[in-house]
Amino acid sequence: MVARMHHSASPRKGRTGRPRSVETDHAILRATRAALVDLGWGRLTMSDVAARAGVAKTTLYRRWANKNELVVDAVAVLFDELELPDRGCLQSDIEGVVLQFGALLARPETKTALMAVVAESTTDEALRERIRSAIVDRQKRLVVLGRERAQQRGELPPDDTGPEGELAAAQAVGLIFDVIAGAIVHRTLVTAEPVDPAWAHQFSTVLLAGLRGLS
Amino acid sequence: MVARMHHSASPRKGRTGRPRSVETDHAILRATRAALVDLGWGRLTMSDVAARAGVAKTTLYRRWANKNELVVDAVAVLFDELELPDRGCLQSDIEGVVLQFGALLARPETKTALMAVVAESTTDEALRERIRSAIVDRQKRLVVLGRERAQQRGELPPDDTGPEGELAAAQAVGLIFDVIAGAIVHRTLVTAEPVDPAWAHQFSTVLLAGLRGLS
Amino acid sequence: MVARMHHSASPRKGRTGRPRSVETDHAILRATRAALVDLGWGRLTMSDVAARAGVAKTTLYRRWANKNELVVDAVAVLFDELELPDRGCLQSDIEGVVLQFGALLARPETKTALMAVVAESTTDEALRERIRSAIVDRQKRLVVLGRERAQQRGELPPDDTGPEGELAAAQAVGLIFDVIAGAIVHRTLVTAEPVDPAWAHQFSTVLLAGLRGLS
Amino acid sequence: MVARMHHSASPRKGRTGRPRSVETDHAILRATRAALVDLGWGRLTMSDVAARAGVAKTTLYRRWANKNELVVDAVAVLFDELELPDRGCLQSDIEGVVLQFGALLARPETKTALMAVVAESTTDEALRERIRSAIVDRQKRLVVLGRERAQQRGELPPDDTGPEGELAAAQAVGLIFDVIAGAIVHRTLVTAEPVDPAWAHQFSTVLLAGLRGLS
DNA sequence: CTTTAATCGAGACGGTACGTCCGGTCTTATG
DNA sequence: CATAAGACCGGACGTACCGTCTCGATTAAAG
Repeated sequence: MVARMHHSASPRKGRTGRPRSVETDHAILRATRAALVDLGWGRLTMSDVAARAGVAKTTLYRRWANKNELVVDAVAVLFDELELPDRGCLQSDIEGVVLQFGALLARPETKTALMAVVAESTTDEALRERIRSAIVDRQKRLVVLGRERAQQRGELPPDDTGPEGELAAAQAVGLIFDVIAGAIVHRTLVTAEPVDPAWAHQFSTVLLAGLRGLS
Repeated sequence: MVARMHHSASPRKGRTGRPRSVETDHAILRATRAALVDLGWGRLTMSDVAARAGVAKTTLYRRWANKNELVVDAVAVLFDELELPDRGCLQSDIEGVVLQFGALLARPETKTALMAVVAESTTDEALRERIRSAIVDRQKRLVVLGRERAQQRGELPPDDTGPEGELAAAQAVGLIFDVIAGAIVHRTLVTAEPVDPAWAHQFSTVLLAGLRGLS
Repeated sequence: MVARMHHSASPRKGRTGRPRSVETDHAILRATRAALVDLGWGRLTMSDVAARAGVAKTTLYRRWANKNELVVDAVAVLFDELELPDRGCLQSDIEGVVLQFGALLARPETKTALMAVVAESTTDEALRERIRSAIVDRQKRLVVLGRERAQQRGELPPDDTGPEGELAAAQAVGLIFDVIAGAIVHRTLVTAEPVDPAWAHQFSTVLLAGLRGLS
Repeated sequence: MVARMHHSASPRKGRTGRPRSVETDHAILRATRAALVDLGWGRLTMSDVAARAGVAKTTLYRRWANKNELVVDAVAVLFDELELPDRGCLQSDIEGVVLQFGALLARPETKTALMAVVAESTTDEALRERIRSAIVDRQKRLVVLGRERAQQRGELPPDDTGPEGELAAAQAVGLIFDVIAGAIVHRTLVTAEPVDPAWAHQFSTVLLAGLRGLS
């Protein structure tokens, strides 16, 4: 008899009892991000989040199974702000999104939380799945979109048609995403140096040359 | 009353009392890795490590300031196993080291620990420094070495001479390292798919094309 | 906005809206006793009682202010079963009622609940009053009745007439009640040995000798 | 693997590690009584006791399995203060000890706690045993002593010799203890009226007459 | 037959204590 | 001195229960 956890897509027709407050959800997520900024992942506590949100600890646990899942959701919405600017050419587009992503990772609430939940996810399959669906897969759209736009401009050759062409395209998207996201994360969190315009330019130059070499 | 912490290089002449057992160090680090394998970072406890090593908790804290630093050291030695094979051409060399790095990150003790300590390091300057010195900087040698070897073979142009040339070279090493390490980490931990020969080949193809585009 | 609480004797004319179900009251009290048997006072929960009674928690709290008051009422009705048998002589009458009382306190629902609510009553005046009116005072009738019957039989001297005589009689009733009820409760709950015929006989012998010494 | 709980009689020779502080034991028991006075059983919390004692909650749980056992021990020592005064005749002796017992039960720390733990003991065999050994059995000495003294004075007949005589004496002690303790507890906690000299006199008169009727 | 004002089941909610766990320090006795 | 053992403080964890609240759905009696 597993408790129903969070976010049933349907508006739960036929359900009885007092409905969950939707605003409470947002208040909790907001409070979580604020706590991340102030305290960082390591010192963030559920009690503190509850207090900031003006909510009982029970309410947190009724909606999220644990700290990790809460933090993933709290951070995930920030990633949805990313978008692919149309700056006229592929290199500029890449530089733009790299800078955005770098700026996002530089924010204390993402910096401290992202790697922590990824680390936990190595021993928690449910968490890994939540990260993938809430963050990773949602951002691959940027790569797909950039690729399409460049193909329309003629900067990249069109996809091969047919099933093996689609497979190759999907693999390419995965690889490129790993390279872009990985490099930015590594620079920000491990090397601990900023993703500034100069770096973004250098990186996108390398990447673009690499992409041309793919085909 | 600051405790003298760990690893004075000199055999500290003139000190009296019972000396620390060197074998104990290795036993603790071994126990730490074993605990990481069994429990993962999140569930690993100092008491458990102490018990596995047949040692008192006191002994741990006399040698490492806290859990994070212990784990960094326990994992760091694994990275020293990496080496750059000479397979005759740059692309093969890259593929070789990518596969090694991928295999290393696939091991449970690194997978679970690395991102965790990186996450902690965002709010712990001392820890960040220890990660850099114990892991990151030590592995940049691979990039430097591979670059030199490729230059000798004529696969890459020689560095510009003069101070601004050296600076550019250092920057390039940093960038390349972020790209390689970042991509592998991201594929392993976030995308959660294996770094196999096919991926290594595709990745090194892109990277090599990118490198040629750098100059 | 004080809620109207429970058991207005009058059928409250002039009120509209759906009336409370009377059967629900009994179902709840029955469920409470069942829960006491199964769980004991300490582990009994309001949710559990509600579930057993097939009723919402709200319904409980609409009728009783809190757990303590509910339990007092649930247990109180059991005490009304006590009666003074006419066995022909005072000593036999006492033995009879002692055995009845002993049997009642041996039942798990009273055993576990009675002392608990008494304990709570030390810091809850309303609860103490409810216990007194629902249980204690109602059972003093047994002492009064037995006394009268014995006086009619000539086993005890008649009360002194006049105000000071009545006072003395009331005091005597109080004392005797404390002795009887106290001894049985203590034997059952503290000494934890049964109130069997042998003990009842010995006790009533002592008590009767004591009573004769009173006058 | 049950943890060793509290008060091994032996001074535990051959044990290693930091020994438990004995003073801490007393500080905790003192704090518990203070909390009982201020808050009563129902509102007393382990955290509060720990804070009052200047001790971590862990330390409490290392020594007592739960709140109930702690409170029993905290209250038990108070009962050891009771003693049988030698006032020259049995009735006076009884009155003296009744008043003492009444005064003890009137204290907030005993009043609120005693019945609560007795109530819990109905569903907790270990607790019942602890109450018996820590409180009940220790106070039976008063009955035994008073009886002996009265026999020496010739106020009561000597015990029958022989095994059945001893059994009868033991039973009598049990009965008398139930009557005395029960009556005082009932008057104090249920009837909620004071055990004053007048009541003590009346009660002891009845009791004494009853005792004479026993033989 | 509608209106009205309550009751009812379900369950979310704020609050608070529970008993457990762990990090890191301190105190013993023994090398 | 180092060491093993384990007590200790502090504080977060996730659970449980109390008593309140908010829903939508009933249900009797009054109009």
